[in-house]
Parts: sequence; structure tokens; C-alpha cells
Amino acid sequence: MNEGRFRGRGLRFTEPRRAILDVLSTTTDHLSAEDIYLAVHGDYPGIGLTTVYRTLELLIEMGLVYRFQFGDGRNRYELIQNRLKPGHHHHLVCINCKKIIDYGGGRGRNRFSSGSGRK
Amino acid sequence: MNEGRFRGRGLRFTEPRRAILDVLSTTTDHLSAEDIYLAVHGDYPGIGLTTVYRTLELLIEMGLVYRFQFGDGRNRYELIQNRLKPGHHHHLVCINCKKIIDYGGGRGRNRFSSGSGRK
DNA sequence: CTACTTGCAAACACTTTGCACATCC
DNA sequence: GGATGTGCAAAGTGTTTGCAAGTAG
Repeated sequence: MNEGRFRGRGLRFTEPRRAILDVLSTTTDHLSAEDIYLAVHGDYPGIGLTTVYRTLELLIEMGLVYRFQFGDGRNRYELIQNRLKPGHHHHLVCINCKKIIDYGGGRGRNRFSSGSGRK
Repeated sequence: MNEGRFRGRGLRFTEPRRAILDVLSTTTDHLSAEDIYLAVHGDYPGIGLTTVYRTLELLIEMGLVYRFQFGDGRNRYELIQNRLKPGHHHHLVCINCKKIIDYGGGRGRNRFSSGSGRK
């Protein structure tokens, strides 16, 4: 189901790309590039960190992945459509006290209205 | 009023420290270390970037300054007690759609309850 | 054969650390 | 003179880029 998204853009659905999507789709964690690299490295030792970064960049451009930060200096990545955590959900973070609230994603009502999300 | 906080810890209230606090207390912006460095540099060309970083670290330990990130790869700093923006206020950020809501700080009711802020 | 992919190493941007000198009390 | 503070340069960390080699269609 993912191959077509690549082919449609003249891109190839290579082993590294499939492996990285696999890792992202089988966790609800917010992974860093290195997390993903290490996870993939078990099965495919040939895949380098550079490829992980480039693939993530590509997946973001394709609208499949979000990138964000939790304040520890490294980027985090998450599949937008994830069977384990479906739909669009928000991450509310109080940068002062570090409280993080994951909510949304069509699993029912939230205590907060979702607003219009101005850029 | 700040000197005492330093002396009480056996620390000195030096010119760089005063200058950096000055910059922070005269803006409501969320400044990066380099922003602060450049602002201070006009009046005190001798103050280096290293000192800015070390002073900010110290101010955080002292509980005077917050550090956080807006997702552009650099840290941002803000005075906790700021005459222009008083009291404790939260920064709610949806990391997905980038909406940022500043609220709180004792200027009246918010649309959201503030919760208990678990770590 | 042409465009797309990749790994390695080098380059980058921001931040931290090592060290010698300066300063305060 | 001992602890604190500083600037410079070097090291560190996470990320991106240059480049030559590999591969699909």
C-alpha cells in the first residue's frame, strides 16, 4: 500500500525505506533518528544513519511523518497514520512545567476544544 | 534586588550577569542565546557567547529563567518573573500543527483548566 | 544509459568543556 | 591565596551535504 505513493512520484520503494516505515508503524513511541537507526540496524546492518535522516526527510515531504521536538535537543518522528494511534492527534506541551498531553485522533471527546490551528 | 540572590549563594553579581538579566527583563520575546549575545554585545563587546551560555545555565539553576525550544533547533530563554509578562504562564504547543497558545499568568480566566502539571 | 539511492566522510550549527588568566574578598 | 568568573579555542552532539559507487527501469 505504500509502494504506490513512492512510484507515483518516480521514487523507489527500497528496502531501507520499507524498513524505516516498518519501525515507525509498529510503535506508538516518538522515536529519534538514532532510535530508528538502531531498530533498523538489527535486521539491516547495511543501512546507515544518513539514509535514516534522508528517508525521514522524504517521508515528511510526502506527508506520512511528523517531526517535532520534546526539548532534549533531538528531533522526534512519528507516523501520521498509525494503526496503533489512529488519525490526527495533538501534542499539547507546557514548555514551562513539561506536562505533555496527547489527545485527539477520533477516539472520542476531549476536554479541550481543538481550535482552528492558525499557523 | 537581584544582587542578593547571587550573594546568598556565594556568587558574584558581575557586569555580564547584570547585562544578561537586563536584556531578558526588557523584552517579552523568547530569545535564543545568540539573540542575547548580540543584544549584550552592543554595550559590552567584551562579553563572549560562552559567558552567555554559562550565565543562562546559572539563571536556570537559580530558578529565574526558563529554557525551552520552539522546534527550530535552538534553545530559547525567558525570565520567569517579567514585569511585562507577569507570573507563571504556560506555553501550549501542538507539535503537529504548530499552534502555540500562551496562557495563564494570573491575568484572568483561561478557556482551559490548568490541571495538576504532573512531571 | 539515465535518474534515483546509498554509505562514508566531511561539513555544519548550536552548545559545552578545558584551560589559563583575571577578579573579588 | 582560594574560590569564583571569564574569554578563547577545542571538543561534543545531532544533523546535513559532497561525492563516488550502486541499482532499478
